Amino acid sequence: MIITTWNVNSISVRLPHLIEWLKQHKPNVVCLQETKTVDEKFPEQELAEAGYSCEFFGERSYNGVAILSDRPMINVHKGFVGDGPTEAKRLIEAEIDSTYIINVYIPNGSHVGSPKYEVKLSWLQKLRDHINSRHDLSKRIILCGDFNIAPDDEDCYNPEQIKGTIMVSEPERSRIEEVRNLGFTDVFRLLNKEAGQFTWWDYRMGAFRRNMGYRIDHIWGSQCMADASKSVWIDKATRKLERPSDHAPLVAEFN
DNA sequence: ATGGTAGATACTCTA
Repeated sequence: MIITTWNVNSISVRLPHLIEWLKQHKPNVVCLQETKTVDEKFPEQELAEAGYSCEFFGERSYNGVAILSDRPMINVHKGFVGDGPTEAKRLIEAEIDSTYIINVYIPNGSHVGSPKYEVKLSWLQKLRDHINSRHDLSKRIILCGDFNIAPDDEDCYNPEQIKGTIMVSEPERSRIEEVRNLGFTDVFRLLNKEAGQFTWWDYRMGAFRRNMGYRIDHIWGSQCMADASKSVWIDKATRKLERPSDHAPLVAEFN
């Protein structure tokens, strides 16, 4: 089973890249973030023609998550239990082939100490509570998406210079660590020990050209999924295309 | 310390 996570930064702008990518790589499951589209405008038909069924949970302009699958999806859930209709659309889950996929777009948090940063920290606690109360980590579980956190210093280009700033600050790292401690393994890190491997580069300052990136997109697996993990890679080629997303797809294959 | 770019929307916010 090949599982991909990709923050596309607008499904409508990136649809040609996505369709081409699906044809080239034939993943079984694709988790998308920042679709930035209401459900009525989600390109369900185009993706069905490419061989994928879709579950999506979007809103106008911001956020939005979706799961594409070439196999049937059951037990689909959207958002946290008890969320109101105006809550940001950042969480979607589905069971595919006896594997439960949790796709998240964790809040960016803007700047450390800002109101949005506090929202990020409380969202991370809600995520931990949600997984703890609703999921059994002895089963086949994947938690993936845009976490907006680089877990360790080797996951960013210049750790000393950006120490304490957004995506690397200690409070957000310790909260995502609490999620990991429920029983997840960072599948990328399990299979790839090299520092300086990134999934996101800012559009500004020629960041990609200078490889000023962060590893903030992740595929985490419960123990049995970690045991079944076979390979994992980042498709930097998509970041070199014309009008790219600022994130590259992260791909993992499981037995 | 600031600003740079991209996307959606509507003249600004988010990342």
